[in-house]
Amino acid sequence: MAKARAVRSKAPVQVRKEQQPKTADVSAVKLDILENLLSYYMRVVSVVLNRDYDHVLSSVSLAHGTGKVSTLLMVAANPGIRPSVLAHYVLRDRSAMTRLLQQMKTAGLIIEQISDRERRARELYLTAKGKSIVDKVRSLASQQSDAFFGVLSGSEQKQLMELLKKLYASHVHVEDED
Amino acid sequence: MAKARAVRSKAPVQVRKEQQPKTADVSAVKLDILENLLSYYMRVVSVVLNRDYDHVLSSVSLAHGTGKVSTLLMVAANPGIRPSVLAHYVLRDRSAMTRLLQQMKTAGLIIEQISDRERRARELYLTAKGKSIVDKVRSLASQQSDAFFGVLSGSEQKQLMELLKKLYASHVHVEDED
DNA sequence: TATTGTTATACTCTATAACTATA
DNA sequence: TATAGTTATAGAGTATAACAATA
Repeated sequence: MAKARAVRSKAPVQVRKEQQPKTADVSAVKLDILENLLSYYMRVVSVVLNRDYDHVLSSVSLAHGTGKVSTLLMVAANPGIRPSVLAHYVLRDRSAMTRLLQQMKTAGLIIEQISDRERRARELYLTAKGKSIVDKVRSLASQQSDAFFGVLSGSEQKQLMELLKKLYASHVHVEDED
Repeated sequence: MAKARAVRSKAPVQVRKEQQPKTADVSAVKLDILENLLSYYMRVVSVVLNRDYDHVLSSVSLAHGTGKVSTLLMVAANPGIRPSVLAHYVLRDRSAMTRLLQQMKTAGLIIEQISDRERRARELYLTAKGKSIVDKVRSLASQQSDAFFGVLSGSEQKQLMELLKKLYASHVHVEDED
């Protein structure tokens, strides 16, 4: 990182400055139907959220995507959890999960051992090093989320949480019927 | 695509089946602090939204990310718009924008011509082929969004839109002061 | 034969830097 | 010298398919 960016609780991260053209007007652009498309706002806000998240988490080398932090926290909360169960929650397939776990093993955060009862399976545990950063990761992740959504009032945040949980329940962790 | 997936308006897309482990229980997993973290739900819902979006849009070969559809629609609505202005809205840097535009030029959807007044700049326009798919793209994008967020009531969707627009205004298109 | 996990490939996105052409 | 756009590279994510070990 070339420039150290001071913590700015008011405006966590924006579009990078360099992206703004200097010789063209950016303000008078029509968004076509995107203007009123929920999916558009959802995606764009999410992109910015993820970038901010990566910046904040880079200090514990768990940046780049949601998977690493979720993995660390879920292994912490569920010692012995298996890669395929993790994959289900982290929304990856097993092969992507393998690569992610490989990185975390290389980083010395996680160890695995072969399950006694299911010798195909692996049980995942945090190493001492892994355990030592859990608290910091929890705190960074919470702070980042609070700061990012801090532009909303408390009741608005609660509303948003309810709406997102509803979407989550119907699109992510549906118990499929067939 | 191996299996043709029938259009299911009730449940657009879920975690792929194969991801669900067969010999391990997925239900009793603790999410640690993720359970109450807005950023977690935001990101996860967004991932599922994007996958569904890609599936739906693959029929017009504009799948893989939000950029192509946004680009098509914004060039349609703003003929002569420049790459750097587009990049600002699509949240990419100029080099990523170049590659995206290259694909769309190769696909015959967009042409560019050098600006008269600013010979460094390019002006973007839709080709006839580009214009011919705009309506379909609008309709697919709208339908996908409506279906995905259709699990929410009308007033909930309105709430969500307001909340997302507020986040968008403060994190994405802030006019920076310094 | 089915499942768990691994490896490999191809494509996309991100971030960065170096480059050109214009201003 | 600064800006618009291009090209190239390295790292990570996604999606597949083929594979080994175990059930």
